[in-house]
Amino acid sequence: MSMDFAPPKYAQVMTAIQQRIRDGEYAPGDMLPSETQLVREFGVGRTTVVRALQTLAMQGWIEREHGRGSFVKGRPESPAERVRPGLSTVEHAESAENIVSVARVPAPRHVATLMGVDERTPVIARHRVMRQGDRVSAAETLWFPLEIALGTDLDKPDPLRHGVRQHLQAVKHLRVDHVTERLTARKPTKEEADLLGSSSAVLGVMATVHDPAGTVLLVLSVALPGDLHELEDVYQVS
Amino acid sequence: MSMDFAPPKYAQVMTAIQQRIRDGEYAPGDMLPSETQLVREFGVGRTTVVRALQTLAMQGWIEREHGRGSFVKGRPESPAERVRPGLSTVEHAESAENIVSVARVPAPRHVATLMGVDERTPVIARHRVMRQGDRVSAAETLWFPLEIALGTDLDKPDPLRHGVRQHLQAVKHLRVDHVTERLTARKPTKEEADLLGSSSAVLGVMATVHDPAGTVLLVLSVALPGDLHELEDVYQVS
DNA sequence: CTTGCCCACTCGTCCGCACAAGTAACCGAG
DNA sequence: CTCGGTTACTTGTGCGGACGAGTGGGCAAG
Repeated sequence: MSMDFAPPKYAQVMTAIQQRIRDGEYAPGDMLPSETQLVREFGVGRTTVVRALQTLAMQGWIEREHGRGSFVKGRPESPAERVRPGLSTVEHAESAENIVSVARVPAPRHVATLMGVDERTPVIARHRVMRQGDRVSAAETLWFPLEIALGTDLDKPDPLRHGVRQHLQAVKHLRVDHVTERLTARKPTKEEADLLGSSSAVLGVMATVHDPAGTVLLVLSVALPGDLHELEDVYQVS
Repeated sequence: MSMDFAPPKYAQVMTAIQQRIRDGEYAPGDMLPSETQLVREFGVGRTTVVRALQTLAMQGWIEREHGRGSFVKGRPESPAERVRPGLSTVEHAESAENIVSVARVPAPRHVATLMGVDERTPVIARHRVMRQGDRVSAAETLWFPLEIALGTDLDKPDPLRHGVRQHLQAVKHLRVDHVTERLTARKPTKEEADLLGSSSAVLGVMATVHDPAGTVLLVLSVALPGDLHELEDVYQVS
């Protein structure tokens, strides 16, 4: 008995209609069959049809007008995928070659500001590099407040096999909720230049990583050599 | 007869719960009252409560777990606003001080590639600068295929009072639909350095602007001095 | 012709009910 | 003690029915 699960009926109705829109059977501007007709065609209750149509409307596939009908809008609306340097930094699994150093240091001014603590408060600084073949393709520093790092392996120079985010989740049940990222172009610092080799312009990313309550879990800084990295973004214009 | 409209009940339930989340009565992580309890409290049917809760879940206010309950997620959070250098470039109205030069030139290789035409095909190149007080804060070049510029003022050195996007829309009914943007850090070119004054690192933005059918309306390149610009982005983690 | 009403059709909302399925705590058999 | 079943909760899905309200066309009175 394989017991495969059929998706719920309202979802079946949704995907059927989406398919017809994609196929052009229902073209943009067309009126969809009325709820009553769809009830007959799919053999389900009106509750089910209405739920499917209202969900499609919320997702932007169709528009519903009281008293007139439902109309194809035809723009499924792509949610604008984008590369997230801050996110991939906390997702990436570590290996021994990644770790440059891990130390307890006084917080630099900009890090302290982002954490909302006093300058020179002790924090854990975790320096890492990413490699592409022979070249170092990124120099990263992650700063953790002491109370976050407490009880974790974040202050130890051993590689985290499943990435920082997983580690925080598994060890202290801390959930990463959102990331604030600021990006600029600058020259590499002396330390970064030593690691990166090339001394041209770098993309500088500063990010703060928050839990659902807004608490700062960590602050991170990434230097991406400009000759190796392009960040691509596609977006709809209103 | 003032005929005031009462909002639908499911919306009333929604706003009541949203208010309690904002007030902290329901704190992030808390379990909401069960559907049955809410039915009793608000004096409505379960259908109504479920619709309110499912809508709140879709909007990200709460999370619902089958068999366990509904839990406050506590993020009204807007859908990640971000600066779009490519978009603001085609939106911005021009004035006489913005225009550096407008000329018909053979397409550089990278521009030709993005347009999908042969290298050295003639195109219109429109060079502009943006100013912040005394400093030049951005050097922009917009390349237009000849057939796009034909019949417009894009190939004339006069300022466009309503921006490139409006002009294309008004004169040739061309609609900007989406933008593909690629961003990197680099050193300014000689021409850009002359315009920008400072010769440090710049954020280089290359963007292609498309109409709904995917046709390239223009290609643009922007150089933003790293010491003047930060691009900020906030995003939810799944 | 114009006006106003009626009617058929649309979607919007709401109810009560039913059953499925996931969760967690309790409790007794072993 | 551990294991497995029972039970009381939770949410997920689905139905049929009901009434309200907006829309647009037909139609008869004026």
